[in-house]
Amino acid sequence: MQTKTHIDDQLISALRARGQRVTPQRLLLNRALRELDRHVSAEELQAAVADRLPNVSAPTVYATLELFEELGTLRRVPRPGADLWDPRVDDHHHLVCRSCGAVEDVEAGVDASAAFRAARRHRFSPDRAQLTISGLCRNCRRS
Amino acid sequence: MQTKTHIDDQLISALRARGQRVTPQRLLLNRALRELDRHVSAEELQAAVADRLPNVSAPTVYATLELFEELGTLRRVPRPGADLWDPRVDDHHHLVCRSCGAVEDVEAGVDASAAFRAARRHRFSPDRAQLTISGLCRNCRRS
DNA sequence: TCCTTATTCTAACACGGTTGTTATAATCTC
DNA sequence: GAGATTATAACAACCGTGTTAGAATAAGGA
Repeated sequence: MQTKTHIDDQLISALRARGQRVTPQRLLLNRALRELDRHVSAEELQAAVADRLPNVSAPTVYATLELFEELGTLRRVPRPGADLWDPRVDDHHHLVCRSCGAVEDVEAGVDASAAFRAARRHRFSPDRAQLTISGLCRNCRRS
Repeated sequence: MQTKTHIDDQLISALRARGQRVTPQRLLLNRALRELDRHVSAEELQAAVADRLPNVSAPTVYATLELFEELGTLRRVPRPGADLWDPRVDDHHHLVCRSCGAVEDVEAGVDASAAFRAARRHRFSPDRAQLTISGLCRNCRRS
């Protein structure tokens, strides 16, 4: 388990390296994401930090999430309705329920190397491959 | 190449089989999707049918797209901003540009069977797997 | 041709996210 | 440290996508 300090330090170095500023909002949002450790919407994240730092604005949350995505510490999971954000950036994939929209992680080796080669043949620069399995989650398949 | 009539007939049988009505809007939207034969937004589709049948409303377009998805003749491609709809339902995957949002098809064999088995272990009923490769398209990588 | 009711249209609305603009505060320079 | 510089934050107003409610229309069956 990483310490809170270590989580801060990682972000601080990444920001310094890009000449960007270290702000309480960025540190706090980063900590909250690691603590929650699950898929969250921008709104949920804003609510999660509201008790520690009131009045963190929606534009700040959105901008910071995109910043973290650029830093490579966060993944956007596009979804009809609202996007989710996934603090796990290691190799894993997603089950998306077509009825309720729930997103669940799934571990499975998927060889995407052929797809990466095909992408490059299209003169596209791939940075990651994400398998999305749609279907019905355990709750929705019953109803 | 399928004839226009054949395209209509397929939809008509699918609708009849479900006890649903055959309407000019449904036939026209279906034809327009096959003619365009590329990823389109709901708005683009509405514009494409506007000359042949004016006043086709947004709710009708959205409802019909979801109907076709249920019929299995169309795929939704979730994307930040607006979803796209893909008239190809055979096995293929997508390149999504993280800068401009463009979506491109890519042919590549991807073995998702391990992921399907993993999904079932989660008591999830998978119906399809979709690989999304994010990165920069040929236009955006230059700038 | 009439009846039933699914489907459509119109209008207003909700949500997710973004864009100015001004105010604040993190960092730099001395 | 103190002051200057400039990125970043907050607020408010806005935009686009998609949805809902309800009345009007028309498809399919008797």
